[in-house]
Amino acid sequence: MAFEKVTPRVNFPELEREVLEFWQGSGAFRKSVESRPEERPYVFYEGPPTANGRPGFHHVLARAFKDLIPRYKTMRGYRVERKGGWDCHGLPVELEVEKELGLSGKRDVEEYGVEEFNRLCRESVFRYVDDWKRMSDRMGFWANMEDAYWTLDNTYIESVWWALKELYGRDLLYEGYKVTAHCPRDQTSLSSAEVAMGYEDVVDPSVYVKLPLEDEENTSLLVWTTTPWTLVSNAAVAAHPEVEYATVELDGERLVLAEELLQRVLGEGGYRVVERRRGTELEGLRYRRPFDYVPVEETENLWTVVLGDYVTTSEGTGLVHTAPAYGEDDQRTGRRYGLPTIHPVRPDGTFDERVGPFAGQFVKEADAGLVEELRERGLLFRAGEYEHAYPHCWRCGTPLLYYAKRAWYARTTAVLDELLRENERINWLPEHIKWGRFGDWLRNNVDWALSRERYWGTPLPIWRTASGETVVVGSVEELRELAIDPVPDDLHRPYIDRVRIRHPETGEEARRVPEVLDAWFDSGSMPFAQWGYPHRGRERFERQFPADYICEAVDQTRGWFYSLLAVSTLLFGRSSYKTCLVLGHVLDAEGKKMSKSRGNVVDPWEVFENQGADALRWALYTATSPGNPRRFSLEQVDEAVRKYLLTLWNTYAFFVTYARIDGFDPGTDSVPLEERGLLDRWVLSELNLTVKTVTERMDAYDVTAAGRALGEFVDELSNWYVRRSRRRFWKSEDDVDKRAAHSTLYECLAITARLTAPFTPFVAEKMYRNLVVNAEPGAPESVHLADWPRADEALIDHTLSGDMAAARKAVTLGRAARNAAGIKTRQPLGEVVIAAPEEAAAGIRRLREIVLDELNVKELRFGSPEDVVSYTLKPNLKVVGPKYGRLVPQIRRALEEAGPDAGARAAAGEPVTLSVDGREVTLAPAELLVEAGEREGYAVERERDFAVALKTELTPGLREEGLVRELVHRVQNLRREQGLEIEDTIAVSLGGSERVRDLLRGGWGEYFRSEVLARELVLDGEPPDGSPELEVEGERVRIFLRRVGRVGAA
RNA sequence: GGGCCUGUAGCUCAGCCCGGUUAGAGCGCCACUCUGAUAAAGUGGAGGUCCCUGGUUCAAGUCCAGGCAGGCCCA
Repeated sequence: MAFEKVTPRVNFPELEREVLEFWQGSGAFRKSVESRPEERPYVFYEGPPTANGRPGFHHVLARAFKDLIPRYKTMRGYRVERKGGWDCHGLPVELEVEKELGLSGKRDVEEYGVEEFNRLCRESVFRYVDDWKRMSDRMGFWANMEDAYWTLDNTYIESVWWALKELYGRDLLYEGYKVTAHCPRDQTSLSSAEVAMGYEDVVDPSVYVKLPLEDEENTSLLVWTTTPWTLVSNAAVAAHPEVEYATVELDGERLVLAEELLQRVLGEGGYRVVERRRGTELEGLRYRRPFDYVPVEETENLWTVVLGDYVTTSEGTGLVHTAPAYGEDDQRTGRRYGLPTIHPVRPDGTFDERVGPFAGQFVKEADAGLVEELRERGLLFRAGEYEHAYPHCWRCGTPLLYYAKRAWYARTTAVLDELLRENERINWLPEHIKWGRFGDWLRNNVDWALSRERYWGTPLPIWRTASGETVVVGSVEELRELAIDPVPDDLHRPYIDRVRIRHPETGEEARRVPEVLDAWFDSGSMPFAQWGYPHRGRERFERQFPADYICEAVDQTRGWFYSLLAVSTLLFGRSSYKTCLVLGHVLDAEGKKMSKSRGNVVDPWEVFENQGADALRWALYTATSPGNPRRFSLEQVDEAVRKYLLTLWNTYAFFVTYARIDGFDPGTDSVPLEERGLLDRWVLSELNLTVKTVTERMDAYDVTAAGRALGEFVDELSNWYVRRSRRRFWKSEDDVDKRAAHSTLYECLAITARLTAPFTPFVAEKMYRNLVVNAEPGAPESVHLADWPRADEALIDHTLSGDMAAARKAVTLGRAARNAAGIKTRQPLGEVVIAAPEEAAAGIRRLREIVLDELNVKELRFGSPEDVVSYTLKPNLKVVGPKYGRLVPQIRRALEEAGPDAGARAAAGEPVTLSVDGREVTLAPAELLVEAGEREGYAVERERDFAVALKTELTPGLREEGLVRELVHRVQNLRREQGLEIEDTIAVSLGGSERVRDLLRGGWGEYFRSEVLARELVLDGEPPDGSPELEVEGERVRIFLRRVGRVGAA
C-alpha cells in the first residue's frame, strides 16, 4: 500500500472532472442512497423548476443548499431518495411560446390552433432539460434525474384529478366569482404581471355621490368613485372600523364622511359637525342604492354600511362604494357579508339589456350619462376630474376593467385553523418567515382561485350537464366508464375537451368546463402526484410523506411553500414539510439584483471552469447566512480557494509527501494515544470539538456556522499543528515521535475529508480515496458512502485546549513585542517574563517549550505585572498645585523616586503616601497621573491582565547564535535558488569572514550541517570563483554549495 | 400604500435573542517579520458618528418608538 503522489499545484476544476467521472463510473449516487436502510428515510422534496429557460446563478445557489443537507443526512445513515422533478405547465410557458410564434393574446392562440400551440408548449418545457442536468451534475447536485416526475405526465395529472375530486366531495371545491383584470377588446383576463406592464396616467371622472340613509332623515353617506359605471352594481358602502366619522350639516342637509377628510372634501367653513361616530357604529345603517336598473334579490346586508380594514382616509371620503363584481376588496367584503354580485356588464365591456338607457354602451362611455342622471336626481355632490395611473392592456392599449368572472375555488378558508396550526409546527429558517411574511399571508387567507382560462395546463376534471349538474372525475379509469367519446392518450387540451360523458345518475350528457388548473396546484400536489398516488405508488408515498426538508428562495413564500402546505392541509390535514430553509436572493457586488437586463449576472460555468464547484459551494455556504440577501462577487470564490481549499489541500499534500518518504502505513504504524505528544493531543482535542460543533450546527441546519467552524479547524491544523510539527516530519530518525505526528495528521485529514464531504464533495472525495480507501481495507469506495464521524469525547481535553489558547496568546503578545522593539525573530533572546492570570499561567507553564521556541527565547519566567511594566507617577497639577503650592517641585521629585511599589499601588487606584520636606503627604488617586511604560531593558506588550516582556539585552552568545541562524537561513535560500530538492544533501565551501568560519569550526558547525543537510563542510579553502558573496549581520562571506546525494540514500 | 428583512472598517460578514471591560474576523492597503507543505502564515499601522433622531437605563451596537436608505413580497 502506498498513498498516491499528490501535487501541491492542484487544479480544482480538473480534479472535479476526474471525480465526476469516478462518480459516474461507480454509480456513487445510487449506492449512497441504496446503502442506507429503507426503514430510515430522510425525505427531501425537489421544488420543480421549469426547464423552458436556462438555469441561472440563483439556481446554483438553491441547488447548493438543496444538496448539502441530503449528503449530510446520508452520511448520518439515512436513506435520502431525492426524486427530481419538472414543472411543466403554466402561463409563463404559454407566454414564451406566444412570443416565439408572434402571437398576442388568446384570440391569436385559438386562431393558431390549440392543438399545435400545446404541442409547442410541451416541446418548450423539455428544451433546456439537458442544460439543467449538466449544470446540476457539474456542481455536484445529486438527485435522481433519471426517474424525475413531470407535471405534464398523465399519471401526474391523474393524481391531481384525484385531489380535486376529493376536495369536491368534501365541499372544498366550489364555483364562485373572481375579480380579474379584464381586457374588453381581447376579452381575456390578464395576469398580475401583465397588468403591471401597462400602467398609464389617465384622467378619469372624480365623483362624490350622496346615498341617503333610510332611517336618518335628510342624512346621506358621502362616497367617492372614479368609476361611476360601477355605481349601477353598488351593493354596500364600506367604512373602516376604527376611523372617526362626522355627520355635518351643510346647506340644510346632513352628510356623513371621515372626520379627517372634512376639510379636503368640503373646504373651509360652511358646515357644522353635529355628530361623531366610529366606523363600527355605522355598521348596518341602511341607505338607498344610487341606481335601481338591475333587479336584485334582497339579502340581509344589501345596501348597508359594512366594515373593511382596507378602507383608507388618504383620499375620497373614508366611505367606499362597494361593488363586488368590480373590485377585489369589494368581492371579499361581499363574500363576508353575503352580498350578491350585481353584474350587468358583458364580456365586451358593454352594459347588458337590464341597464335600460345605457344598454349596449361601453361602460366607460356611459359614465357621463350616469353622472348626469345622478345630478338630475339630486344625488350628485360634486363631479370633477382625477388623474391617476390606471392599468391598460399591454397588447392592445385598452383600459382594463376589473371584472368578476366565474371561477373554481379551493375553500382554503375552511381549513384556516389547520393551516395556522401546521405552520406553527414547521421549522422555518430563518424563523421570522413563520409569523412574518408567511404567517401574514396565511392570516389574510382567501379562497384559492384554481381555474385559469388558458390552454397549457392540467385540465380541470369537471364536467357539466346542460341543466347545470356537475361531475368531477378522479381518474382515467372513471372517465372511461362515463365517457361517450374515446378517451385520448394525451389528457391535455384540446383532446380532453372532445370527451363528453354521461352523468352517472341522470345519464344526461355533460361537457368539460373549458378551464385549466393553476400550475401552483400542480406543484403543490407533488408529494403524492410524483408517485401517481393513489392510483399507484401508495407505499412509496406513505414512506415519503411528509418531507423532512425542503429548500427554495424566499419568492416561493406565496408560491410553492403555500401551495404545498395548502394542498396537503386540504387533503391530509397536515403540512407536507417539516423544515423549510428559505434562501435570500442573490445580489451583485453593488447590492443590485442580478438580472439579465442589468447585465450583472454571474455565469456559473465560468466559475466552475476557473475556480471550481467546490469553491463556489464553499463561498455560498460560508459567506453569509442562507436567509440573507447575498451580495455575491467572484472575490468570495477566490477567497474560498485560497483560505479553505488550498489550505486543506496543502496540508493534505504535505502529509502525503512525508508519508510516502517514510512509508507510513496508518494500518500498522499508528501510535497509541498515550505515546503521542502534547501537540498531537491538542489537535485531536480540537478535531473532536470541531466534529461536535459541526454536527450540532448541521443538525440545526445552521450551515454557515458549521462551515465556518470547519474552516477554523483547517486553519488551526495547517497554521499551528503542521507548522509546529514540521520538524517532526522531516527529521531523519524514524521514531515514535515522528510516527505519532504521522498518525495524528492522518487521523485529522481522514476525518476532515468526511466533515467537508457535504460542503465540498469533490475535494473530499479525492482526499478520502487516497487517504482512506487506499489504506483501510473494507472502507467504502466513496466518502459519500462513509459514515459521518462521531466525536470521541475521550479525546476532548478542555484543559489542554485552554492551555494552548493561553500559550498562543503569549506568543502573539511576544511577537508583537519583538516587532515593536525591532528585533527579528531569528535573533534569539535571553528571557521572556509573562504576567498572566493563574489559570493561563499554569497552561503556559505546561506548554513552555512551544512558547520558547515560537518566540526564540532561552528562558521563561512568570511575574506580576509590576515586574514587566513600570509606572511613572506625576502630580495632577490642576489639583495638587493649588493645594500644596511650593511643595509641588519636591512632590514631583518624590514621585519620580517613589519606586515600583508606589507606581503599582497608584495604578491599582490606591492613594500614595510620600515623605516630602520632612512631613507625610498622601496623594489621592485623583491627584495623580499614572503613566505606564516599559521597564528598562524589556520590550513589553499587554492586553488586559496579560503581559509579555522580552529581555532585549543581547549577550555575545546570543549574537553568535543569531548570526549562525541567519547564515543557515541564507544557505537555505541558496539551496532553493539552485533548485535543490528538500531531501538533497550538499557539500558546502565557505570563505570570507574569519569570525563566521571560527564559529562553524567550533560548536556551531554541527548545528549548521544538520540544518542545511551538509555532508561536507570546507572552511579552509576558497570557494570557486563566481560563488555568491553575501553580507550576513555585517560579516562578508562567500558560499559555494553543490548537491552530493539524498537523505536516506546510501 | 402595507408586510417582512437588511443597515457595524474601503469590501464581505460576526456580535443584537439575553444591555456591562478597550466593538471583532476575513479580504484589500502600508510597514516589518517568518518560511524548504502552502497560492501561505505572523505582528503592527491606517481605516468605525455600529444609518439617523428620540426614549428607557447607572450603562445602549444590543431594548423601545419614530424616521431614512436598500432588498423582497404584495397592493
